[in-house]
Amino acid sequence: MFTGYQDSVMSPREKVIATALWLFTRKGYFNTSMRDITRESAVSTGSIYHYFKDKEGVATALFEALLERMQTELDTIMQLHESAHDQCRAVISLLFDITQSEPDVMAFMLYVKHREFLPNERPVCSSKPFETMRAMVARGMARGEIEQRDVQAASACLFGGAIRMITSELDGILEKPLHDYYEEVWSCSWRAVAAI
Amino acid sequence: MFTGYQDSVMSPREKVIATALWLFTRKGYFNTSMRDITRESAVSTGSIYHYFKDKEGVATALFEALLERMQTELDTIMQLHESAHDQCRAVISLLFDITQSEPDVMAFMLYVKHREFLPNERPVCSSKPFETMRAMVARGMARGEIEQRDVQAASACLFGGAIRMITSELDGILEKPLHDYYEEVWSCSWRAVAAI
DNA sequence: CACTTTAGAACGAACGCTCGTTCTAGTCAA
DNA sequence: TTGACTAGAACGAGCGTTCGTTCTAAAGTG
Repeated sequence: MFTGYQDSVMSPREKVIATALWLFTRKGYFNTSMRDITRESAVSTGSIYHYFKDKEGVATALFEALLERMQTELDTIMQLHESAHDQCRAVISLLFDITQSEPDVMAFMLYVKHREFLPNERPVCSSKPFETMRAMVARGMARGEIEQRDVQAASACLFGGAIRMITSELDGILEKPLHDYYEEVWSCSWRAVAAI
Repeated sequence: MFTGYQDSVMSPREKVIATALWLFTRKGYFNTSMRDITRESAVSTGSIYHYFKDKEGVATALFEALLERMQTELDTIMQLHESAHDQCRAVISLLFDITQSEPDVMAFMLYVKHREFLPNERPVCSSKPFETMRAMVARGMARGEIEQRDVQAASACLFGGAIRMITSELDGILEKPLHDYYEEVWSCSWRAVAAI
């Protein structure tokens, strides 16, 4: 039973979105009914349809909120670190952090098959945050930190290992806490693309 | 409209499974109705329920068929190649091949969120084929080809880049054919984990 | 051979239920 | 009083599944 997000300071709209995140990641979009959302959020059917066009509208709002939040964090990282090396390292650290402290957020971003219920959204990996990550890699190449290569391929190799570890963690098949693998994964990933 | 698998030599059971693969990857499990499967496979509702317990039973049979097929191919690779290096290289080549020639197969294996409609199946990455891939990595460490590391982390880094490229291809965001990235991805991936 | 019996494959209309959504009535703040 | 918000009963479409029936072909029998 979901209780964590029924904070009285939250607006009905926020309550619905937080509940949707909880339910969608736990049971999946199609196994979650509007009645489930009504019950767990303590917001009535009528109110939900006052704030959102339909069920898909709830999912879209949730998706956009998470993308925007992620983009904000990436922007901060870009300001804080100068080298592409440090930027990319910080990104993986961020992703690991979120996976541990808010697994639902990570699961919804990486793991949920959005196209099945959001036919109008572009796939996650062509969203702004993923583009930003590729831009970091491209900048690393321009600065001579990363070997000249196809940006798409280099990005896949640099972040692919970490993302794989994250989905393993979300599947619950890791023995140790995710952060215990951080240095190991980072050193592998960087070695994969580093110049010379 | 789906016509490719209505081969008259196929048994009704095979027709249903082939149609399910086609529809599930194209529209998703929950957006595919039993009527859709009936129509596209030209097998009647009654017959489908004669061969399969229920809709989930169709999905389970499909999933098991694909896992078994993948395992057979991995076994062949293990016999053909001696070094872990050659084995892993061949695995990535195989995955790229399947992605290009039978994208549905790859999409269903890697991309579809099985747990949403197969609550009794373990996640893909703890299935036998994925275990076999980790065993290859472990063997590479024992032989001194791959640096001593946590096997889980090394496997993620070695195959993560390729898998990321495959999902990019399935999302249709690659400019060139997937195979054009093969050597680049492999050299990055191997560098990530190779001994010294 | 011819006829009957039988097992189970194939069929698809019909059922019951759950879902997303709508609608009307009511509440509350300004 | 008005307009934004809340409430939850009611609706109709569409779903997975069932079930009574028909079809097919092999086995049994004389």
